[in-house]
Amino acid sequence: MDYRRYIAERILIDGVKKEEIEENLAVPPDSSMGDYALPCFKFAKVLRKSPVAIAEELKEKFPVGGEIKEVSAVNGYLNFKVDKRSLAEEVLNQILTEKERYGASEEGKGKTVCIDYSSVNIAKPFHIGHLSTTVLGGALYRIFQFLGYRAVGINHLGDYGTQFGKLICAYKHWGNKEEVEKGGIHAVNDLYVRFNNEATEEMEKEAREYFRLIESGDQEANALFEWFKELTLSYVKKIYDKLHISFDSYAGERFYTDKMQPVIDELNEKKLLKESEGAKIVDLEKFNMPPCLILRSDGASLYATRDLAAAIYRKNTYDFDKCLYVVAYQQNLHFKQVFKVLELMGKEWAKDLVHVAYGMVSLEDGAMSTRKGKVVWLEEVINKCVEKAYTVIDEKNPALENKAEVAEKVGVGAVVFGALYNNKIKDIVFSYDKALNFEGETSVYVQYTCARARSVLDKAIAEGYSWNDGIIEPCASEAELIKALASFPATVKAAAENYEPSYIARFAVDAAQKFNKFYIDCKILQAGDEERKFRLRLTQAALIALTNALTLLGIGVPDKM
RNA sequence: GCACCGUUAGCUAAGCUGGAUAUAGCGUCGGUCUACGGAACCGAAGGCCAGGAGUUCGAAUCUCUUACGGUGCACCA
Repeated sequence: MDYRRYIAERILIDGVKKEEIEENLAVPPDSSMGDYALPCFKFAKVLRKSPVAIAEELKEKFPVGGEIKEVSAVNGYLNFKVDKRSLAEEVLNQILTEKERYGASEEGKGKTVCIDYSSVNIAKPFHIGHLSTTVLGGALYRIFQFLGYRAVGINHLGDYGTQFGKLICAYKHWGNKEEVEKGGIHAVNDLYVRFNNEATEEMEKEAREYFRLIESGDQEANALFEWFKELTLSYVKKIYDKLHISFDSYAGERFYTDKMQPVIDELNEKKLLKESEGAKIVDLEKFNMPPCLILRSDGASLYATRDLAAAIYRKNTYDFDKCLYVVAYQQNLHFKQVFKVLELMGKEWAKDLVHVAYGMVSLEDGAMSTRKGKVVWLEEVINKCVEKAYTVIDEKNPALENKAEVAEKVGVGAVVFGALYNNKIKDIVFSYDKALNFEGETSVYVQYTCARARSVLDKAIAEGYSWNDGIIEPCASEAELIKALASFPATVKAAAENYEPSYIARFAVDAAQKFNKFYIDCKILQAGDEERKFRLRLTQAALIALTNALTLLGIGVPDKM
């Protein structure tokens, strides 16, 4: 039921369109005032009457009955109360019919969205700073799929650059096979860190040579590189599995090695390439931006060159309707430049490229620094959260059967949720205190709420109850819960439009709070027949909506915890 | 210096296209209490929405400006 339209269609104001009335319908701050409100101040000028009088008049004319049960005029506002009973019936039917598809839609049918996220660097372990892009991208991937889009997840590997020459050089000097095999990616990273701290000028020179060797296809250099890549990918895939993250493509920077020349040629043809200080650039001064560097003075390509090639490749390969780059805001300028260059190249689809920028993660004592060893590994955070979850379960529910499995869902959920609960643009200061807090506005709270709901439903089944129908006039806490649940489809849509999974996280907490209120206020199993059936339906609907929300975020929902 | 972003309760944050008394969680204080799961619920204290100006009937929300903080600004990615 579209109440706004319903109301707008039944209000007549001279010289004001229905659409305008519909747009102006707001939600009162307190639901005891009403479910919808029309502020009448705007119409005062046209009608040459006071808002109070207008509201009063409109109230008299409004046909009460049907979907709107009550209309009142208060201080220039026209307040509407909807028929809660029919709203309840409608919402419950919808949720219980659509189940795990509740909130989904077909609006993206036939459309493709590419999502570039996580984009790990070869030879570097995951630290807490990589969490946002991974988990944001993963959530957006699911959200777009849920809305009917074809989603293409791309892990744009950081596998190109002189750093790999350095790495190979460090390995040749200080490393050996056994150590790396034993220590895995951390051992590789240690070599890289050591290089940065101890390398002599001679070694720096050597490193550049090794990089050149990789590029020219030297067998030994490439074998080493591939080995490091393998190590990295098998390491990150374990973490991706835990976080419920997957990709359709691992085409990283190296993949574009042979795809950059055509771009450079095209830039030349279109007379966009200029020589400046020995380098080749695209001048963006007209657009109030520094130039976009395409080729270094030694002829080597740059980050931007590869991103241009990648964008074109993606358009050709996937024919996307939208291509998202889930990358921290440090790279705002870089993407602005790349998008502008594509636009100048005449790619009309440049408008479909979106930099989904998010804030940085720092530690309580300042920025992270791999070199100083001031870094928090993601794996460690996940492990600690899972351990903590296990301890709490042991304490609160020692008889639980699959403790480890549940602890995994709870612990990982807390990590994911922590990264998705706030607006993505905000910087985050990581602290274990916060990460390990399982109370209040957390995924654990939502999961707990789900377990509670499920427990009631299980008991109802055990008692032999069924609840295919049953409707009563909802009380306040029931009505609040229903309204919250009803907002889920719009929430999913808004989350996609704004690239903000946090909307869904906020929905989950809000709906869980309303469920808990309902749960405390209303007896479910001990209620009368009709009430019980209604409340069981409501409980099941809440469980469905909450489960769908957490699932979209990549968070598991244990049956018991 | 220029550009972009941020600034809301002690702390961490919501607040979508301007609307009625600014909303939560954590923390603090005080309750519920023996249950359909207390990882819960209720209440209290706590705010010149960074400062100023403007637009408007109406501004946390839009515009300008100042301050503070963050990020970026030529051959790293």
